[in-house]
Amino acid sequence: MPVQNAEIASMFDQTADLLEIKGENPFRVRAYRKAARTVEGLPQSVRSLLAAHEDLSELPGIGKDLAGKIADIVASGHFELLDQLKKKMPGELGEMASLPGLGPKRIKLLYDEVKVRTLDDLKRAIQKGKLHGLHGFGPVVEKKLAAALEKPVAEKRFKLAVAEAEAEALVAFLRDKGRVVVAGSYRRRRDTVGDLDILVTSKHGAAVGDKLVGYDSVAEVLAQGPTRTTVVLRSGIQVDLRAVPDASYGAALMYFTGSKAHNIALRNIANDHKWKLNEYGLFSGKRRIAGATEEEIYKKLGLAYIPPEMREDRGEVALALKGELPRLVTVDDIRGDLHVHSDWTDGTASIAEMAAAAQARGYAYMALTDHSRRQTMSHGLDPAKVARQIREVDKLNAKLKNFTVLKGIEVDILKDGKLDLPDKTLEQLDVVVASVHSFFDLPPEAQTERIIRAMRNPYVSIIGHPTGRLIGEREPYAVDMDRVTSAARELNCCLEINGQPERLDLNDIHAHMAKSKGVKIAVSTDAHATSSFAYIRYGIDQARRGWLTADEVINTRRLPELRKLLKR
DNA sequence: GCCGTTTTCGGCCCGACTGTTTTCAGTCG
Repeated sequence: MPVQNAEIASMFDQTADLLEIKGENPFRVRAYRKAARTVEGLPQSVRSLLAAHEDLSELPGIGKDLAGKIADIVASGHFELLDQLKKKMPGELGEMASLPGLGPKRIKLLYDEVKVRTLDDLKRAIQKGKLHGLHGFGPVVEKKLAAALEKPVAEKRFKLAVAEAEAEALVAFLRDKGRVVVAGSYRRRRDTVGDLDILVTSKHGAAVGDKLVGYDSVAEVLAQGPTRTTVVLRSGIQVDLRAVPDASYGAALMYFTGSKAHNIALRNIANDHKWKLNEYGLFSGKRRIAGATEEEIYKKLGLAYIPPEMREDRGEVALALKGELPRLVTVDDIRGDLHVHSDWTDGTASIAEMAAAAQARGYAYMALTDHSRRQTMSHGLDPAKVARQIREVDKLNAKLKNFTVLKGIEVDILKDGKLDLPDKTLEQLDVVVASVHSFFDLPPEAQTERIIRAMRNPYVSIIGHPTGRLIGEREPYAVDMDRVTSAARELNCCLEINGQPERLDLNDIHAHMAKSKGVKIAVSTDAHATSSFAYIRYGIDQARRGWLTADEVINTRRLPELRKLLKR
């Protein structure tokens, strides 16, 4: 597969790490990190931008030099500067930076004075006592490093839904100490969360910290000061708690919500006005001119209020300056679910029960999309069973008031891109979701062609969980989403955002990519039980992170309009 | 390395906590 945006971003991140350790100009280091975030969040592949002769130096944080370097990377597949740096500074220096207490300065010292190049080198150096007397390496640092090296360096991120369970329990526990809110990537609704950033309004920060330290699930206390406390819970999730006075609530919430890049962009705007923005407020000299709410800070900076899901410094600040932010889709906009299973295959509830649960949510419709025959494990439907199910749905619809069960299927996309049911079965259905459930490891070209071929079938309405990833368990299959989204636009086929907590597929970046090309999206839950309709929330989270409006999500439409959109 | 109706050079976000220090550098978010 040609070089992907994520690979270029990773090359720039690695370059930043090595330049930093080398002791390079910190602003040059930051420039690489900023460029990495820009490239990573682009709604199109760099390759297609170059093919269209777009000027990459127009992108934020990318100037003439980096634009040239990106073009080189796309042409050659590798990054000259990074290759040189790795040659000059071989080993696992980037990995070492993930150890607690080790930053660029100490890594450089270890490298220069003790010739430590790998994690193993470091382990041996500690055992032989070679760190004694090294500037900045006291007994505590040495002990912490030794302990960290014993543990596997698993970089832990938690699925949003898992973090949510921890967060809600903690909020309930701390509630009597003041206004409690969980900020950070959790509030931005990222698909995974690295740690929980909890904000409490209180004049007695130390007391709040004490209470947190006494929480049942605390495994380790990493830091504790008068306004800030950091602990690790038994689940491995880190919790950073910060106590601030009421007047600073908005500024602290903004600061703690991030992202870091978004905050820096805001602080730059504050600087332009000769103001200062920090977690205590927006200041003109010593005078606080805003800070109690996020809204007043954005307003003072001349910006429209930016929803947390958009705060990634992916162009939202410029839009807010112009007052042109999209109005993001909400859960309340949703009128139905377009991916639902029943006990005819691997669901746990009857069609009638699923319909009743959907109607209880206030929906007007749901598409019944059980599996097709290739899914033998889940008793997938063959053409005869589909015909029987259609009759059953007709009978049910005759009884239902103000609710419609759309006839549908989740049909398997076979290895060659053909579908698992004949066209004359598919043509009788209202909604055909086509999904990959096998041959996850085809080469990129074949996998991409396979999915595009499925979209060429005129009865296919939606591609289900388009990249097949299972968060923390299975990588997405090698598929060129730039081509898939372009083909979806051309063929007028919809793509799904699957709200299952371990899927969230499309992810935010792909959803944004689809949006920018004019592809319509279905936000669905893939519900296998009546309770799973609630997963719509997670799907909407990712839709909002992809900047989608209600208009761009087909299941916000009333049924007649939806039917028109589904026709191809 | 980026960026600019203040600048094409000289800036570049800001504060808390820790450990190792004799007043602060490094790390972290």
